Amino acid sequence: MKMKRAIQQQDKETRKKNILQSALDVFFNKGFKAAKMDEIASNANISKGTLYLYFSSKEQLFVELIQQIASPKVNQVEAMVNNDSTLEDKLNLFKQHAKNMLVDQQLPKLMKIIISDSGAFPELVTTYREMIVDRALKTMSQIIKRAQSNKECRQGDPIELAQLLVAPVIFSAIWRIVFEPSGATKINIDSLLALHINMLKQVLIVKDRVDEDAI
Amino acid sequence: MKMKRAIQQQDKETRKKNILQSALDVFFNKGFKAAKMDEIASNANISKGTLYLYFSSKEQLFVELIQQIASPKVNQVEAMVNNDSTLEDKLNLFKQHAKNMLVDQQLPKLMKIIISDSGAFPELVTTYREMIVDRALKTMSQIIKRAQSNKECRQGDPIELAQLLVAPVIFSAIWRIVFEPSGATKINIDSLLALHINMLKQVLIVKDRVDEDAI
DNA sequence: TTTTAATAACTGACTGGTCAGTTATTTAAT
DNA sequence: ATTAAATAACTGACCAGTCAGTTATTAAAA
Repeated sequence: MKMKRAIQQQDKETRKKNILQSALDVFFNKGFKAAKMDEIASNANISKGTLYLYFSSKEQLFVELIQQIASPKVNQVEAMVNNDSTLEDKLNLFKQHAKNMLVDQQLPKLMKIIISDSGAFPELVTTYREMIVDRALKTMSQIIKRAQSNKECRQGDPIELAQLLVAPVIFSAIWRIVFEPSGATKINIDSLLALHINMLKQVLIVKDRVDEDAI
Repeated sequence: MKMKRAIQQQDKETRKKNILQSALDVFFNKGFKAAKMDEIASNANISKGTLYLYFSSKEQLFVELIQQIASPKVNQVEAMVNNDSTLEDKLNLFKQHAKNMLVDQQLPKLMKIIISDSGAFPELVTTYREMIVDRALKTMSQIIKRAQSNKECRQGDPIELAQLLVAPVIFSAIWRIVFEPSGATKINIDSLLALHINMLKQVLIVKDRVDEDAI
């Protein structure tokens, strides 16, 4: 298949996007070592030579891929803390964000790549953790901390509570990405997240007990 | 280094165990494709040729490794349901088992290998899931189901409740295996599991309310 | 407008290194 | 002396990265 040439800067950026999308698929399916540059190129409808006009090496393509996908997610995660609704509202918002993330799959795929190649690219794991994981957990633990100082939330280490909040999302991501493709029964994301968040609300949220005190 | 010959059947089995242990390390660190048979052999203090006296191919070694490690864990998991203590006792037992698993690391390492090479070995994912994951989840959901019919546990889909019970264990496994080696703050397994199980007890376990009814 | 020179995008055959798997040889045990 | 365990040298398939050559596009000359 012949590809039209990318003359304009804009076309070049589109091409780069195509390559990165193709690379995401291939790295996701095969892992870094088993991924072939030929396959990445042909999935993007270009030759291997052209691929090397856009990325200087397999490793550079890999690293850039991680960063390109990760960076837009970062702020999105942190935006959650910057509004002053109740803890309950924030948990609902979290549920919504988590669902979108699981449906869209980009971040779960990235997570799988990171897990797979963590041995070969420890610096990349650090980057990913600092960019995404630590920030998300920190955000959630801040929300909890604030709610605790408002007496809106029960006591307990905010970091651990944040980890417990996030855990079922990670579980779902792995389930969908690893097990569902080879025949596992599908999880119902909505239902699982709803149950999780409801149970969490029940334990975390301190209710005003004015009525009962009045008995 | 020269290795003493394995003449006796018993020595051969010991050698096989050594190879499998070495293979676990290498496959865990590198993934299937990047793992070198030379490295697996030399870590087991034998030559590559000798390795091929025990395993006919890299893939066979890989598959056998998964099964060898997985099978002893299976019964161990299921044993939990076969005693008729209270739900609270069972949750405490679960906590203990989960902790041991996370400290010992074998199953988490296996999990990482499965995740990494799920694309290349879908049948293996199925095997692993049927042998370990489905059985563990089924066991836990049965426990919950029974407790529900005893009115010991609140209502809710037992499978989803089992997934929520297990999720923080998976989270911890990934954290320890992927993030801690590249500088993440260490999680306190005991403390996190204790918090998790306590919160779960609080939501799940239906308490006798005889005292309050008497008001 | 047509022709032609210059440029930049693109290609795929090739190279050099790597590694799974094989085999000829050595070594130890009986 | 015979058997079998172990080795290390070997082979060939594979693939990241290169580069000489091709083609589309633009620019300039006629």
